[in-house]
Amino acid sequence: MASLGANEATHLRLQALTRYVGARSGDSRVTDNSASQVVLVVEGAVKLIASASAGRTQVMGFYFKDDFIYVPARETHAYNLCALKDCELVAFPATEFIRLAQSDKTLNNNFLSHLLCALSRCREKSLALGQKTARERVATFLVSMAERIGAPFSNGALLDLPMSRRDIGDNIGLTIETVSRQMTELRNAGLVSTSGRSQVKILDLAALKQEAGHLPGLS
Amino acid sequence: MASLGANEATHLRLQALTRYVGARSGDSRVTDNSASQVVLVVEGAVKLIASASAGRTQVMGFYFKDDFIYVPARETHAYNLCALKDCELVAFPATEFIRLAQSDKTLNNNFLSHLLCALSRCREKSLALGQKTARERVATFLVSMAERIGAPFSNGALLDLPMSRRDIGDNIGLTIETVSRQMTELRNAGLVSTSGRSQVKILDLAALKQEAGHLPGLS
DNA sequence: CGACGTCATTGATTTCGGTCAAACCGAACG
DNA sequence: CGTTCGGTTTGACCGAAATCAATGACGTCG
Repeated sequence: MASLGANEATHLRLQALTRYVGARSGDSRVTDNSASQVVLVVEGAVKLIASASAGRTQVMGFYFKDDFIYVPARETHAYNLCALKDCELVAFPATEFIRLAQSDKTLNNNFLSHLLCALSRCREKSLALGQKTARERVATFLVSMAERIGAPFSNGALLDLPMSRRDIGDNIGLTIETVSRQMTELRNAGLVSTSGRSQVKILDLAALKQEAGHLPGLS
Repeated sequence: MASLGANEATHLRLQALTRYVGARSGDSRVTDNSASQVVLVVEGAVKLIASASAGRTQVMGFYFKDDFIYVPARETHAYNLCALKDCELVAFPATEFIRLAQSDKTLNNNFLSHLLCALSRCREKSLALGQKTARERVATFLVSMAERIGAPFSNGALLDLPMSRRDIGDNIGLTIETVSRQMTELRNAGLVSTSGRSQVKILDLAALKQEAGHLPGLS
């Protein structure tokens, strides 16, 4: 829990709240959803899914080592965490976590900057889902993953994606077939190469960002 | 600024940071976007828009009296506030606002709960944009507006929408034509009635929620 | 009051991505 | 090493929403 940056006293009180959760790959319903939770990924990778009625699911996001996740209690839609690989997670009831953060500036700041980051990412996703074409969405997804879990490589990145095509599709609002087709097109365009189900090599990150509809310049 | 709930000392320091912004209806670029801003709507209504390349814009959200808005600095996409009617706004540089919030619990809590609310709404929007049909999106939009600015009415609500059909379309990822058609269908189905461009009467909120794809029960 | 301009509605047609279906691949197993 | 099974890719076709094109309504300003 070093990543929480909490001081000694806070650390002890956090431990008292902690629900350690070990999850095996594919586990769903990792956390209680009758109350909002704050979850920290110690090791592994998870997806946060939201369910509309009719069994349709949207993958709200993917989370990796050291990521915070705010998992709200069920309201108009139900949220659940689901492990993409074997995981080590730490969960706190949100209300108590927040109360505790009030007395620890570092913890509070960590939580705040996480929330700002989560909000930014969620807005980027909204923009993608509302305005972007399939091609742009897949490119956007790959750029985002490259920035988060990619290993630098030449003028691109190496990716080992822990999620299935279905997860990707549910994340960017496309079907697995469309994701697959767009990946093929990106491969044909020489922007990426793939090997096996999960290995993706981004050959030209700048061009991929262009394809993703990012504003030119900066970053 | 009573809504900030800040104590006396904080209040004074906030005033020192404050950039009062009066905006006329239709004004764009209300805030500086070279640095992140925290904006409070004192009076009026604004939209937060994000621009992808190629001039496409997504309305990230609508904000009304007493709403907080976190407006990030330009990165992969550019964000801007735009007034829907004559407004009175108060803007703070985000970094200084956050620093100040560290020493005032009430302010910090207000900001925190605002962020959690914004994140929830943004996730709901992602779900809508990623999974829902045009019909469901329009219904979802109306339900959301009813909850935020609707006047209770029978078993429904009365709405006076300050935004255009284009704004609505850009918000829920549809064209104005599709929004219009769906409104017509909802009217034909007896769920709403309209008069003029902006008056909407929701006749059966429960049925509209059903139409919106909300989970049954609760709320 | 009337004419103009903007915004909204309605209709015809196109298109992108979804659906359905078949072939293909790769990892785990005997 | 071959089989099997889930996940992926590819192809043919379909449909919901976008686009294109008029028409219609509202508000506002002379």
